[in-house]
Amino acid sequence: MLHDNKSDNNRHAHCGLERITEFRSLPEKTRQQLRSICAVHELAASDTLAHQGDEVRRVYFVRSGLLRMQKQLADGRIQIVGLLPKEHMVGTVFVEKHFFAVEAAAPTEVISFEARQFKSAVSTTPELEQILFRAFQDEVDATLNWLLLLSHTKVRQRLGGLLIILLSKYQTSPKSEDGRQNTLSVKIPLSRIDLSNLLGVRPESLSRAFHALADDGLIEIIKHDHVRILDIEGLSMEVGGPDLFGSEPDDHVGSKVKRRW
Amino acid sequence: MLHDNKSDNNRHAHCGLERITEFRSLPEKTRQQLRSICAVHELAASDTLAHQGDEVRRVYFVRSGLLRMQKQLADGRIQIVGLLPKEHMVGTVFVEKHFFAVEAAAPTEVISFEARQFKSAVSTTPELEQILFRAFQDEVDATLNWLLLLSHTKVRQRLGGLLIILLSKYQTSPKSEDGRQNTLSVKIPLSRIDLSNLLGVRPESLSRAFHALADDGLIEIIKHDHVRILDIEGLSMEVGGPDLFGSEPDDHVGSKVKRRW
DNA sequence: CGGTATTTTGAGTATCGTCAAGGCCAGTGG
DNA sequence: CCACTGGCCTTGACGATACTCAAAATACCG
Repeated sequence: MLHDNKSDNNRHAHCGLERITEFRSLPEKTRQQLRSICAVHELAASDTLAHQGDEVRRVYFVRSGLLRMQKQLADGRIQIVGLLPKEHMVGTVFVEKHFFAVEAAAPTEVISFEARQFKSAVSTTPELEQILFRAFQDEVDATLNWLLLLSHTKVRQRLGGLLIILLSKYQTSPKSEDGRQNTLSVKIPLSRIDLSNLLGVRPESLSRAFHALADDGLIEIIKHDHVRILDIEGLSMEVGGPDLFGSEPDDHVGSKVKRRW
Repeated sequence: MLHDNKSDNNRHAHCGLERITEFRSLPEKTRQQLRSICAVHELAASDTLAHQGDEVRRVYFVRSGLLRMQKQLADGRIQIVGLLPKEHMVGTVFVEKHFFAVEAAAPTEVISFEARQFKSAVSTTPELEQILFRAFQDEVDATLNWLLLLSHTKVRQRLGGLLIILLSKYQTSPKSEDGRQNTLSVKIPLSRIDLSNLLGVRPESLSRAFHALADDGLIEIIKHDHVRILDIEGLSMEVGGPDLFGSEPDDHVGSKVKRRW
């Protein structure tokens, strides 16, 4: 359930709008307007922001943490169709119902606007419109990348692809601290269960895939949620080439667009 | 390769703008403007509209036929990530490069606008902006549905899901002509190879899945590209419930939105 | 009526899901 | 500080499913 603890209190209050990068470039007038209609929510891990089938009442932006967008399938399986990290938008203004449930994968802060109010703000502010367009574009890109991930039939490939995606987001020790080795390591912000729901495979298969990659010397398992990438080349080969995910990060016209993953 | 046979001749000419439903509601002034910058292209099956990696120069709208959006993976496999039937938009204005190749899955007519010109038309016409937003929304929805399709690991499920999607688009004899039986039949507009690239499985597995479904009495194979659905209920169960794909077709606020699939 | 491409079938192998059991880790309470 | 407990991750064995390679059947085209 959504913990609305602070929401109504925090309307009209400082809601940290500027912590979403996109909003910083908006004219002060618009920011003022948005501030007056925004609310803040704090979610603990596995809190639900929206149930599937719910009406879309509010538009959310992630200020920190991680949300997962998922669907409960009739056979009991849960499929995660997207992860929403910092700075990303949740809930599309043009759809009436939430197609997917949105839950927190970790403690997460979000700010929100009432859908109708936000929409009217959008239609009167070209800059906001731009933000919305970019959010859509990101949504499409991210989803297509998930799709490519799931298109692989072998677990090793799916996992490899995920690791490569995560590398661009959850990379610890980017080059090295003591300048010794340029090995990369990734902190995995998801439980094995989440991971299996994400990749559409059983946790057991995941475990085996992890260790298979480790046995082949492609990765080293430091902890179950922390792996070192030993052979990024080989890992890329595994998924089918380095070109797989989104080529260059600066694909967009509007330079500073955030890729979702 | 793109057959540009008629394109340059047909600029400034009647380009059948109104055959795209969305455009009909535009004010005459805008339609005039669009007509003045549009071009027509006719593609034969397997012609390429855009290569992956190409710069986005034009924005396309499908007037008839069927396009497939696909990616060549480094392991040689081709993954289809979306099908674009009549009335749909190709190529996003906010991305510089084509992430995916776009090819004709059948003889197809498209109209196009130079990207920059179209973009400026958009920014000066709220109605066009709406169309673009809806196109984005459709894109997201369609992609998420593909994703759910591919999330299934068993071929029967993927195929079942696809048939259900196709049913809503390529349904022949909707209720019956001689009023005898209310069995549904689907014409599959793709070759087995396309189908296998779409579902991410081998053609052999597809063939077996078709016949497995037939043996179980769920479908009847009239021809390799034409099947009769005998048990839509059972088929839905196969994929995991009737709620899988997009619930109601009229999910959107803007009533007459086209779902891609 | 050939000839080619597509689709189907078959047999063997690899991989994944399933079920069950064992190990690891963190938090609790003595 | 240490044993206990419960959740999560891993491992093992087995059956189900899909891929691979090869060949046959069918459809398509001239």
